[in-house]
Amino acid sequence: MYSKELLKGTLSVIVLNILAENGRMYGYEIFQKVKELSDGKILLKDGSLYPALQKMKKEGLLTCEEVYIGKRIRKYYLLTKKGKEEKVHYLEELQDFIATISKVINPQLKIS
Amino acid sequence: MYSKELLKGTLSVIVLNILAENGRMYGYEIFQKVKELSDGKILLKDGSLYPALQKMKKEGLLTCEEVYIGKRIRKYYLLTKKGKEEKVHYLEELQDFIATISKVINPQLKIS
DNA sequence: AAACAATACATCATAATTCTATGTATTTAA
DNA sequence: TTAAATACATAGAATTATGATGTATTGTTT
Repeated sequence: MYSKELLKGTLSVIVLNILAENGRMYGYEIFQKVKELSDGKILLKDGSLYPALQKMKKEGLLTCEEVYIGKRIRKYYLLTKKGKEEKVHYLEELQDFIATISKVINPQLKIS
Repeated sequence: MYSKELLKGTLSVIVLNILAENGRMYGYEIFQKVKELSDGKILLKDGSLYPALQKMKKEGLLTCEEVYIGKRIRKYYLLTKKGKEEKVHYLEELQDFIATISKVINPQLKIS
């Protein structure tokens, strides 16, 4: 697993992009999708994911639909308009950051 | 500037790689080099950099040579053997992380 | 039937890291 | 002579994810 700190600042971007790709999803489903796409390398903790979803809902990035599956509740989250807009910003920022840090760390790649 | 959290976990890798490239450097010089290589996008704060250097010294990743320039002190840092080894690990971890998060966030790139 | 794993949510104290603010002091440029 | 740049440092605040813990249902294995 990765140094725990590397993931910091990326949870929101991950959730926004996963939801943008897959439409409405519930927490556990997001956990599984991220696990699958990362080949088991990024395992979101429930102690991180559920509070993050709540926070993003409060910020108006997500809305929530509660559905009962038998006796068990599921909270489906989906992007709001604001969430879709912010997703673009977050993604650009992350990609820019990755490009920049690559330049800082691999200056030998100056040539290409 | 980037969301402050994105940089988390990357400070050590940055310092290790900058020192590996440039040999011995002092704090302010590292700040300038990172600023230059990142086109002003990554501005290490002295409140982050100096404590980080001290911590890495404590961990045995760096050694320090104090030099007086006139009346002003300069603390040159350089990689230890352990620092050189850890640099490789840190770098691999970061590159793996970047590759993984790119996969999670850009699943449309499945094809290539 | 019982036991265990997986599903599905949640909260809270803790840890880890960086930032802001603040401080000191020298050197260089305007 | 005044401001900016150089060069270090510390301490409290902020942010965020983790670990521990809790509840409860559903599916699988023995």
